[in-house]
Amino acid sequence: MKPDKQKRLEAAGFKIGTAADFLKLTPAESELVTLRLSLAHDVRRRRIALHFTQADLARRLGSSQSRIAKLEAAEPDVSLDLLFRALFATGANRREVGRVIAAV
Amino acid sequence: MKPDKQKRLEAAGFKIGTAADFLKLTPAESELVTLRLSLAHDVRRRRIALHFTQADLARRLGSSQSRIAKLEAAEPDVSLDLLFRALFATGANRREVGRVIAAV
DNA sequence: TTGACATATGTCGGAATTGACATATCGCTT
DNA sequence: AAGCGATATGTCAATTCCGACATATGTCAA
Repeated sequence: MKPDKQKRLEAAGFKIGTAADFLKLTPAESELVTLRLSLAHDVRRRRIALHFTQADLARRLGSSQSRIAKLEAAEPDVSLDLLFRALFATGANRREVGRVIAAV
Repeated sequence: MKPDKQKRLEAAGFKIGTAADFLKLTPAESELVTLRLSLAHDVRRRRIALHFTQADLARRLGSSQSRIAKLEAAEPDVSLDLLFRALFATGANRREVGRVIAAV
């Protein structure tokens, strides 16, 4: 959210926080949620950079289009295992993945 | 393996390669294997640095001692999800985890 | 608008992963 | 050697995650 919008909302009495704040997550849970979101976002970014459709990536992974859609949406029934396999299937290496994860 | 030992073995006709070479893994599979080994090793390293037993970490994770043993041994029925949850349960943050993964 | 292609959503049976438990083995102190 | 805390190994029923499929929705060009 843009800072000015946040200020306007707070002036109107809204408290702005992260999803983790709202859900009262422990730090460990919060890190995990952020991790999943970062990975999911990066899969989509890399897939599009390759001009792949979700079906293309699914074929390369031995998976299905619907699962890639859920993966990129970071739906809760998608495991980190599948997220990492998807990233590596787009040609990412550990160095690149590590950078995505470490990024604040 | 130390370089000198490798040279001696190669002089004796042995070809030295990684497990990935031997098993004919694709690059993506190879990255995933290395990733799992790195994470597993780091969980143990961090647990010991905290003077935690496997049972201590299990309790903190809501898991069991036997599963932590398997996790640290990187047994194949341990998911990346559990590995990351274990790392975060030792107090690791994304920056530290990213560094472990990116390390070559 | 219609058609074609991409993505999203919902469901399901089967496969993978889980915590729990029992028990074995190790390392160390006495 | 015997006892003890820590770790390893094997098993199992329950839960979670999977690919597959059907189908809805979105996008854009003809």
